[in-house]
Amino acid sequence: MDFHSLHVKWQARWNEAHIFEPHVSKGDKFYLTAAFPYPNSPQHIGHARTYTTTDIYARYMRMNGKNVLFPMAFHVTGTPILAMAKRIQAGDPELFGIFDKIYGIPPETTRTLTEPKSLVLFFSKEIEAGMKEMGYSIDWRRKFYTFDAIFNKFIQWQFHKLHEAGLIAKGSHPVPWCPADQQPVGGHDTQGDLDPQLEEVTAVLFQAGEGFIPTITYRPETLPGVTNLWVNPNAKYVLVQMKEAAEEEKMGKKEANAGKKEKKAGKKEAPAAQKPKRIYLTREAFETLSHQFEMAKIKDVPASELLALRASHPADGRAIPILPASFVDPAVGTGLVMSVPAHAPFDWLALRDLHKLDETKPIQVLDTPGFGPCPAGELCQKMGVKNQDDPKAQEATKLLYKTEAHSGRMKSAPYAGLNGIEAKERIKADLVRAGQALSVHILANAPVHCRCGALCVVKQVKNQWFIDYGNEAWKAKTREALAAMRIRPAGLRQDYEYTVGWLQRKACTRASGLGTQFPFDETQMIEALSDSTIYMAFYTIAPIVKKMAADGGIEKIDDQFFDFVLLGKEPADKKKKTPDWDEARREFLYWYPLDSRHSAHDLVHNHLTFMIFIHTAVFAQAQEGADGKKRPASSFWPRQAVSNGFVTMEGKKMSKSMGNILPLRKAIAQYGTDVVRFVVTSSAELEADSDFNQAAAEGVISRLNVLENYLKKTINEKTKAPSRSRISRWFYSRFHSRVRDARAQYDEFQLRPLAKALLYDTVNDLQWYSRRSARLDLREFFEYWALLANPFMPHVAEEFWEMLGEKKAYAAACPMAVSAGFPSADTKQIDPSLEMGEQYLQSVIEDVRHILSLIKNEKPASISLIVHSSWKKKARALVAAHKNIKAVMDAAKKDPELSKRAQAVAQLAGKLIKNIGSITGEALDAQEEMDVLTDAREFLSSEFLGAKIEVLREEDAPPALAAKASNALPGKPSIFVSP
RNA sequence: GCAGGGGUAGCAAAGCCCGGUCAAAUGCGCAAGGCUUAGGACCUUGUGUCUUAGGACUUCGUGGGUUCAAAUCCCACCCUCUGCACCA
Repeated sequence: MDFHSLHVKWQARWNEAHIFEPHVSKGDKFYLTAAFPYPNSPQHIGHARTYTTTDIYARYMRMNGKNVLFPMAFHVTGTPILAMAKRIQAGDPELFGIFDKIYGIPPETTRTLTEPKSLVLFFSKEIEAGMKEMGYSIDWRRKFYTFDAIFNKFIQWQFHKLHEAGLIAKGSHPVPWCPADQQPVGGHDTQGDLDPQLEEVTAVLFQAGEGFIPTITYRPETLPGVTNLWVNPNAKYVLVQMKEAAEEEKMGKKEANAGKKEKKAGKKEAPAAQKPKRIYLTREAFETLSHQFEMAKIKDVPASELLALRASHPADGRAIPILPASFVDPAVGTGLVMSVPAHAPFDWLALRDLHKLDETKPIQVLDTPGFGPCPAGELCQKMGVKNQDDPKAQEATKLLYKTEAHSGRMKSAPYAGLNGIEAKERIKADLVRAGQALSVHILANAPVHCRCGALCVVKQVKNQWFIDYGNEAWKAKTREALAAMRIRPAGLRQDYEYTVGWLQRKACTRASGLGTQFPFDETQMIEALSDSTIYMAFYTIAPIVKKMAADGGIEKIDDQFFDFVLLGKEPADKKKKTPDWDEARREFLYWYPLDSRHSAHDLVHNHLTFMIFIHTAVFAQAQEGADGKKRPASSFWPRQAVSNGFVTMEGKKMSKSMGNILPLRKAIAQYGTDVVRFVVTSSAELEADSDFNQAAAEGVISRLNVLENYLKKTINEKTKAPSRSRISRWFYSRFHSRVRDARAQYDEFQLRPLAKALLYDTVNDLQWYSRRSARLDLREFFEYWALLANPFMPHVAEEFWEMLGEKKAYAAACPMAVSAGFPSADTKQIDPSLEMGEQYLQSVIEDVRHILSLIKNEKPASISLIVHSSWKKKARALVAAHKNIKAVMDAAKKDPELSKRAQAVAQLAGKLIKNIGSITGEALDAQEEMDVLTDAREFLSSEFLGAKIEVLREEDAPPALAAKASNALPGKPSIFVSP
């Protein structure tokens, strides 16, 4: 079978039959979507996992008789595509290299993609072609791009709804920022694709000279222990005037939260006590922080001038000296540092280096078991840290911080008794409230450089718009929706719950990017995670809207249209309605709610949770509509969210820098569609990362070849299969258990165990079967198997299905597997005793082998297998029930057959009880064991190179073997080998 | 720091919820044999240690505990991965 061309043949037939283009009908619908792709590069096998998982589910549901809709579109919103186009325009050699080497896109083609639109078109075509080659059962009639004018209308409608609900807010917001490009930076904008990490820290204000000295610290709880401040004697300082922070603004008519407790967002707002101040900074810090605070330079201040000042402690006003220290980096924080020698190794070391430890006595703040009054000093001495430039100082700092955070106790009021972590939060809050500290944002992983080369800073963006996910009433609704949803993998539910609780305001606009203009501020674009929350609703009406726009112009599609179609609100002017409106409403009502939403698990914490949020908000306004039918808002909420892990390549994470990205279409060309589908989805549990490797792919191919060979033999068989042998019945018993389990496995996305059963275990069984029997009876197996594997490997399944010709064993004539029903197991064929018998036979073979290897005899003349006397099974049952020798003997007395050989029973029971763990299950009785062994005599003989096989009962054993025979146990015949 | 996941034989990975049938599925790798002109593919067997009769012993991150019995339950500790937002 040619795995490389199979998909062409079958995809043509499916398309001819329009199988994946469903229509509104009376039947049960099933509507599922997967997160649409972002076309800024071709897709690789990693992308294929989510889509294949979705497609398997779609095909499975189709086989269950559902009218299945699986649409697809392209997400082009945001800045990465712009950034990519810009890099191409600039001729970025790294990018050209990646496209050329990894994806095989020649530079002359790349060079043409300088326009965002042409870039989007190029890659979306590529991605669409890949999805088609993968055989995804997608209804392509519904395709759109998120920059399409009709989609923009839809998203603007969505924001009008959120606004009406009072869920849009405006304010200021810190973002990672490139001062050169004058725009926010994300991971795709930085050198080395470094994701800038925002972190909030506290800057404590010490009054000194003409203003305040702000010192940034991770440990505000050590404030009482401050003995001095540090200034870098070689840095250049300035005095600046800070201005009032801009006020926050709240949008919307309804205050869902009104009257309740104070806003959580409080930490972002400037506290009343924080009056405009003058502060000292290094020049570098002034430069950096001016993006975050409005301030103006008053004058330069030499370090020497600062060193001559004394500061006053914010808590008790005591005078604090200002000393020089080399470890203070002028570019980090404010360029000024507070010194807590008792708890900060750097501070203690710097004081020691200055020989000032005597006059500047460390002040203990936290009491920690194992440490005395000056933990930092004690630790430095213990670790032998030489001075403030010794790398070990960093190590000591980390260690001490960790220890004191948990087991340190604050010594003095009002924080006495708290540990480091608790005290830190309290003191920080108290200081900020009292205006004695500033809340400052820094980049935790600084330095981060923009692609343009500039050093990134934190900018406080004004006029930023938010979706207010912090709204408690909304959260409650969302929790309700979440509780009603099926979440797979189930363990992720608490992640969703955590996310719902943790989400606050989410910036929903940006100054640049593709997508939809923000309706309340034309200078802003809606960002990518905010325009992809409810688009599943748009798919249902996309073809109609497209047609309407083509016929009557885009203006016809307005808020009233969406209000009617999605919410059932009649327009004020009834004449506005056209038949298209009603058709759209019908489509929407038929397909919604969304039955299943699929993505990779990185979207759980944002997109998938947003989806639930926005659904509850927008459909809260759902109305009855003209037909008068009641439709509660909850009937539009999504029913299920499924997320899967990523794909690694040969055990390693795929990355551009490692060059180990396998483009999807290349993988298809190399291994064939169904092989890729299979490996990508089934080499790990849903929640884990799966691995794509050549060995696995080739393993799948070779097993498919094995199956195909058996299939060819099967269809060439002229004569009818005789009545089924024991081993045939064993094979079908095993197989039908697998068929029986398959349904639940598909339902639960247990694709790995399912795949293992379907291909690996089944092929192993097949091989055992063919070893045990010259004549195979496989027609029924293949008819089932083709349908069972159909969701996974639809092209191979079709090919097998076709090869089988007229179906006999299972299915009513169905021209293609794609529209066949999902098979049900013939449970009558499942017989545990057959499987036990075969297991018994296998263990006998194993034992004989073991013996032969021990006695170093490969070719014995004869092997006697002696089956236990039937009373032994009775005794075994008693042991299993009582697990105690005395109780067993008591029970044995009541049984005439056992009581007359009490001694033998006691001996046997003693033996069995030693291995009590191994006798919990059922066992074959003596006759069944005889049957199995007798049936397999010929087979056993051939396994042991022609040895004569003798099967006996214990009581029939000749005197010479009597001693040996008495060792026979249920499940374990006595074995005697004659050389 | 907060939240979540994980540590099982050479590697990957199941088992853990519901303790015994667990020296622990399965795949890869490795070794031997078969087939073959040869290689590949395929098939068989083996792959913790010891063992000339199917046995014994030691193993599932570390240390304790519960139990007749622990990879599985409880406690503590160590290590590790992921996410923490305006980024798709």
